[in-house]
Amino acid sequence: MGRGKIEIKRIENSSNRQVTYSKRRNGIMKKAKEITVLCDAKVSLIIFASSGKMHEYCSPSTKLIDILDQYQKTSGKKLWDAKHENLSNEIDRIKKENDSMQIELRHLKGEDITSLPYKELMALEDALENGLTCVRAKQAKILQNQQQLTYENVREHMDHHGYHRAARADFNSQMPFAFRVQPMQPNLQERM
Amino acid sequence: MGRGKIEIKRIENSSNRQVTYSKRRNGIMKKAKEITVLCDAKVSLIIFASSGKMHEYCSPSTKLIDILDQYQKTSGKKLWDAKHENLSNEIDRIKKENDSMQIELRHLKGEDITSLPYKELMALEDALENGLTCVRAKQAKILQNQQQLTYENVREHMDHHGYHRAARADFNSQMPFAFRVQPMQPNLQERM
DNA sequence: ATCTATTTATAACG
DNA sequence: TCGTTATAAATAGAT
Repeated sequence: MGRGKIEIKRIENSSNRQVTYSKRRNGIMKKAKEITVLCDAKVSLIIFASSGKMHEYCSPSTKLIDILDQYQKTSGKKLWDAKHENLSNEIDRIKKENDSMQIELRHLKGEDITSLPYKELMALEDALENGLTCVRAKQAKILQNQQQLTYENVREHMDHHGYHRAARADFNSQMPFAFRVQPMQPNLQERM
Repeated sequence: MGRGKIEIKRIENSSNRQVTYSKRRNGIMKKAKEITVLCDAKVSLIIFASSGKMHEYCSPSTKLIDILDQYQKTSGKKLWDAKHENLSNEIDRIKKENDSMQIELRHLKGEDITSLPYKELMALEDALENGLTCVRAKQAKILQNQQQLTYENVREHMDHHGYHRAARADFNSQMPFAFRVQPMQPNLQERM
């Protein structure tokens, strides 16, 4: 119904497709309204363009939810029950994932290992040793960096009689006391 | 579009109304299919005749439930009740729990620790050391128990010329080779 | 967006 | 419900 007949297949030209979409969308909406009025039917029409934009028609003095309710009753197809089931299944799936992680965590912490076979204890030991190695390497790196920073601060103080209180305080607040680098002269701060 | 023009208002003649309903219903269904194909739109169309009879169209390779899901997301209107929302919330909650466990696991394995503050590295180290201690204690206990069992087996053999093959095989299959307790006389088994 | 030639849908009728 | 057909309505392509 136009200047030329068209085949019913995807319109490849995106701009034509867009134009046709909006024309036909209006057309189908109008038809939906008309059948509602002429034949007092109840209609729900939901259209999504490929862009994701939505248009909707629902016959007046009716709620979509009512139509869907009636849909479930009439067709016997479950809508929210199915949805409900899907959600429940997902919860089950995630909970299982959760449990196995929980167990793995416990094992790594040395809990609940009474019934583990020797082989798995060995694997655990390897994992723990590996983790420990990584963590200690990282600790060493931080200490080394901060030592260097502190020496630079001290040297700077010696040279210019300046002192970077703030940077030093930040560092020490993260450090266990035993590792704190003390000023070379104990009462330096008071004397400034 | 017919022999005569009609007003868009309820058709009072019930038989005419019925005929028009069925013709227009077919028409609108056809239109729905066409816009689906031509413009790759997603369409859900549900029609109830005043008689209660239902007809439905849903674009192929799509489920009504998916369209309704998208409807909810796009329009912000809620179609299902608090029950589902609760389930969704639970999923979110569990997923978060999941994520934090995942992170903890990674950390214990020495992964993703680059940005951790020193304090947390210390805590990690403690946890790993503790785990290691537990695991090694358990390993030692197993070894010790099995050593004892094997000695008992050997002694039993010495005493009664009996040999508990099954128990010993079970134990060795779990053990790394280096830890296996060899029979005191190398060719004991062959000689039995 | 608007126009219009043409196709398509359908009202009325059998 | 089905087929026919005159006519209204929708719309493809162009502007």
